[in-house]
Order: sequence, then structure tokens, then C-alpha cells
Amino acid sequence: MERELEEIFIRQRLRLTKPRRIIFNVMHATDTPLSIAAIAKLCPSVERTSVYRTLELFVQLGIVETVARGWKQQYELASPFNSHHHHLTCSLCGKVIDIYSKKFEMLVGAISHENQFVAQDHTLEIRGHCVVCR
Amino acid sequence: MERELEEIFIRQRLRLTKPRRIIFNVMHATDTPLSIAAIAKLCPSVERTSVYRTLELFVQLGIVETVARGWKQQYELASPFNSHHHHLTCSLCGKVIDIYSKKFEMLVGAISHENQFVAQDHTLEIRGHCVVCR
DNA sequence: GTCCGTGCAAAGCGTTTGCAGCTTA
DNA sequence: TAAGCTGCAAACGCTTTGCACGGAC
Repeated sequence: MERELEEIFIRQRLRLTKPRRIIFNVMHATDTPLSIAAIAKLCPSVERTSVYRTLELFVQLGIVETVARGWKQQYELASPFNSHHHHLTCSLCGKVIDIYSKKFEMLVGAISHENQFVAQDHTLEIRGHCVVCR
Repeated sequence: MERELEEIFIRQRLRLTKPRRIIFNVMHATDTPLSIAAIAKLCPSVERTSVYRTLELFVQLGIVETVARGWKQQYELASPFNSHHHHLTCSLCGKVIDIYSKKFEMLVGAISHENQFVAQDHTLEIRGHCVVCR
């Protein structure tokens, strides 16, 4: 996993510094969308400024992607560090279930095609009440 | 259209003031997701503070809903002022196409059901290149 | 006439920028 | 060794809060 990260940085002639490794590892370990504030809190040794700059870079490199959860933007590892999926979020307890749906992915392709679009990327977020809270 | 808005305010015992009408009309006329800054610019007679407060209220009342477009949050009229749909956005020219897909809506229901969720709400955003930019 | 909502001013905070020094390749 | 990256400090701009006046009902 970290091998692939290193390759990306070598390919782009960028430096895989300590703060960048730390943020990547935290996101990988948490495995759930995180806000900037949450990432900063989980990486106390990294200056807040660097969290912003690193996330911006990671998004550019396609290492992380943004997720709109409720009101705020959050960040999560993208493929190939995290297989492509979407979220089902319980609006009462905050529980998040990952969705992997071949049907949905195909439908996105079909919809794009119908509108003569070449799809690059997409997001799906479903909010509701989970079986426990219901 | 404005009739329904008035009804909501009467029902909730709230006041349908000038700024609230202005913001509603601008969003209705524009018919595309807008950022807070854009709404403020389109409503120069309304104090910026009131734009924030009005949008917050509209979201609570279900009159508008938030859309995550790219990096930023945007706002758009919700049903019954705007029929339920999703977006296909060109990442090059910014063009937005509204998507109405019965198949997709049914799929959301099915996915929720499979996970024992009661779905309340969902969003779908597709980004890509439109036929012109391609 | 009542009290909710607005506008204005100021505080609050998350985010961005500039720069010197350190770290990575 | 050279340049990219970091941390620190300060600036910046969006958002929130408090309060007195004005407008909707």
C-alpha cells in the first residue's frame, strides 16, 4: 500500500516527507471520511498549515477525494488505496456503511453516455435511519 | 409557486419578509446551484448576514437543499419548488445538466433496503467532460 | 401593538500567504 | 548540494453573534 504511494511521489518528482506519510497513514488507518479538523487532531505533530497543503496536493494527485457528508466537506482515500465505493450514512447515530454496487456504476456510465458526457468521477451519498435507530 | 412558499410560512407562523422573497425569487429564476457568495451578489439589497440566516432557515424548512459541487457547497431549491433531480457537471466549462432517472431512484431504494436502512435523502453528482469540451 | 426579522458593527475562526530554515533525494 | 517542504506568524475573508430599530401580521 505504501509502495504505491512512494511510486506516485517518485513519478511526480515530489518528496514523500514525514508529514505526508503521517497524514496518509492516519487516513488509511481510520478508513472513514474525515474533516480537516479531525485529520489535524489525529496528526498533532503536523502543523495545521501543512495539513491543508498536503490534502490539496493529495486531491490533485488523486490520492484522496472529497466527500460531502451533511453540511461539511470531508476527505477520504481514493482508489487504488481504497476500493471505489459510496456511503450510506445514518443521520441519527452517524454510522457509515460502504456501498459497492456494480449496477450503480453501470448506471452512471449509461446516464453519462445518454448525455454525451465522458464521466471522470462521481459521488453518491444516501442518508437515512439505520436498523438500530429506526 | 410563490403560493406554496407563502403557505409554508403561514403554517410555520413565520414572516415572509422582503429579503426572504428576494432570495427565493433569485434562486427560482436562476435554476442552478448557487454559492452563498453568488446569492449575495445577486441580491445586493439584502444584507450578507441575512443571506446566511435565510439560507439556514430555508434548509431547515426544506425549501432549499445543499449540493456539493466540486470543492464548495452550493444551494438549490428543493421540491416542491424544483423537481427531484441530480447533476452532471462538466469539469472544463462548468455546464450543468439535470438528471432525472427513475432507474437510479429505484436503485437507491433497493440499496437502502438491502442494508436495512430507511432512506431519507440522497445525492448523486457526476463530473466529466461535455460533448463540446471533449 | 407586538415581536420577529433585518441591518449594522464587531468578534470569531477556519484558511491562506510569506518567508527563513530544515529535510529529502 | 540544491530545491522542495515545513513550521511559524501574520494576514485574510467568510461566517457568526449581539443589539437596537423597523416591518409583517
